[in-house]
Amino acid sequence: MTRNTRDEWAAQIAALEDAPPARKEPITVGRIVTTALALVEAEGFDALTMRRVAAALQTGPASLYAHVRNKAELDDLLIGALSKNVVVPAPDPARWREQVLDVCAQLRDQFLRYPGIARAALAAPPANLNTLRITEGVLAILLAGGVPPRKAAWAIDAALLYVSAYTVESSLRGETDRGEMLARLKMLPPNRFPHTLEHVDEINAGEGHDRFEFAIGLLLDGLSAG
Amino acid sequence: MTRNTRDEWAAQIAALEDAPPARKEPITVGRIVTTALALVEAEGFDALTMRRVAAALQTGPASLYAHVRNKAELDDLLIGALSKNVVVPAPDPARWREQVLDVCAQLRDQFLRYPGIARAALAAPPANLNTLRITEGVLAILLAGGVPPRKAAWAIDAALLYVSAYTVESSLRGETDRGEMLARLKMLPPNRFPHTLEHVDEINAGEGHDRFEFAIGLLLDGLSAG
DNA sequence: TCTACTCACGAACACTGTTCGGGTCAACTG
DNA sequence: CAGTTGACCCGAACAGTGTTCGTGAGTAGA
Repeated sequence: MTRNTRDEWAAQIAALEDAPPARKEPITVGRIVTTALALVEAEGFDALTMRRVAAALQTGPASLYAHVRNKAELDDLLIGALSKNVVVPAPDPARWREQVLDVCAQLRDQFLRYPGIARAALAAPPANLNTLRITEGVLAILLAGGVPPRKAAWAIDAALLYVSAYTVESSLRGETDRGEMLARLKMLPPNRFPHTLEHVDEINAGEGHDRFEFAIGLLLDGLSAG
Repeated sequence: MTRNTRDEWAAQIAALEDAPPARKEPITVGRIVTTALALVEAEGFDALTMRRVAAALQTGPASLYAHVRNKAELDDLLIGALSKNVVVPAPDPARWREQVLDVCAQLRDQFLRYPGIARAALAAPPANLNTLRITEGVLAILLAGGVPPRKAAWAIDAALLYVSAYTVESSLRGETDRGEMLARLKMLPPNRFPHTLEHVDEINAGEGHDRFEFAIGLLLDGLSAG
C-alpha cells in the first residue's frame, strides 16, 4: 500500500526528470535483475514481487514475462548474479584451507547482503552456470590441495548447502535477538534440559561468524585427515 | 481446482457416513496438525494451504484461526510434531558417533517423508521446544563422548542446519532426475570446467544417503580430533 | 426459560503469480 | 515518402493465497 504509492511517486519523479527528451528505456533482463536486487537489499526477499519489480520499472507485471519465464527463473538469475560477485582465487596448494573458507565467506556475505535470498539459492537447481563456476574453482583448489576427487566434490556440496542454510537462518534472526533467545533458554525446566542449561552460555556464544567458520572448518579438516 | 472439488467430495462422503448420529467433531489443534501432516505427506508442502486444511476438516479457512495464530505457527507445530517422532537414545560413550548420526538420519527421514516441510524447519525458530529436546539429547551424547561443550553445541547447530538444507534440496530433486543432471554437466565447455568434467562421475556418485552420512561424518570426526 | 459465552464460519480484503489480447512504436521495404 | 511488418509492451483479468470482521449457532449456566 504505502509502498506501492511510494514506488509510483518515485516513478513520477524519475519521469519528471527526463520524460521530454529520452523515450522510455527498454526493459532488459539486466535491468530487471538489478532492480530486483536493489529491492531485496532494501526490503528483503519477501518484498520481491513481480508487481514491485514492475512498479519500480514504471510498468505493469505482465511486461516482465517477456524477458523472464517465471518468478523462479528470476530467482535463479538473482543468485546467478550474486555468484558472479565472488572471486575464486587460483589454487595455492599450501593454503587450500583458507582459500576455500574465503570463498564460502564471500558467498555468505553476498547472501547476507540480500536478506532472505538464500531461500532462492536452496530452491535453485545446482546446475546454475554461475554457481558451477564457483564449485569448479573450489574443486580445483581442493584437488590441488591433495584431496581425493570424490571427497572434494561431496565436501563442496555439503559446504554450499551449509552456507545457504546458515544465511537463511541468519536472515531470520534479525527479528528475535540473541538476548531474547538466551532468556528463553534459561526458562527451560532443569530436569528435562540439564545439559542445555548448564552450557547455555557456550551454546549462545560466538561473535559474528565464529560458528560459520567453525562449521566450514570442521568440514575441511575432515578432508585432510582421510 | 480439481483438488478443491475432490476435497469437497471426500467431505460429502464422510458426512454421508456419520452425519445423522454424531454431531460434528470439534476442531482442535491436534486435528489440524494431523490433517496438515497428511496433506503434506500426500501432496507436498506447497499444497499446505489454510484453505486446503480447512476443506479437509469440512469447514472454512476462518475456523482455523481460532486455534492457530498464523500459518507460520502451524508450520511450527508441524515440525514440532515431527521432532517428537525421533527417539533420542541414552548416551553410550563408546558409540557416540553412531548415535548422533542415527538421530540425524531419523530427522532426515522425518523431513523426507513430508516433502518440502524442511523449509518450515529452516524458518522455524530454533527455540521450538520439541527440537530443543533433540538438541538436548544429542548434546548429552556428545558430552558423554568427551566433546568439549562449545564444540558440541556448535556442531549440533551445524548438523541440524545441514539436515534441513539436505532435505530441502532432496525434496526438489524429485523433479529433475540424476541422469538429466549428469547430461547437463557433460555439456559444459571443457576449457572452463576441466575439473568438473574430469570427475563428473565422482561428483554424481553416491547411492541413497551416502553424501548425507559423509557430511555429518565429517562434522563429527572433527570433534573427536580436537 | 432466558442469558452469556465460546466456538464456528461466510464473506470480504489485500495481495500473490501468471496469461490473454489488443495496442504502440521503430524500423525495414517498395 | 507511405505502408507494412514485427518486436515489444502492458491493462485487465483469473485463480489462488493468508488473514480479519461480524454474524450466527450451539452449549452451558442462572
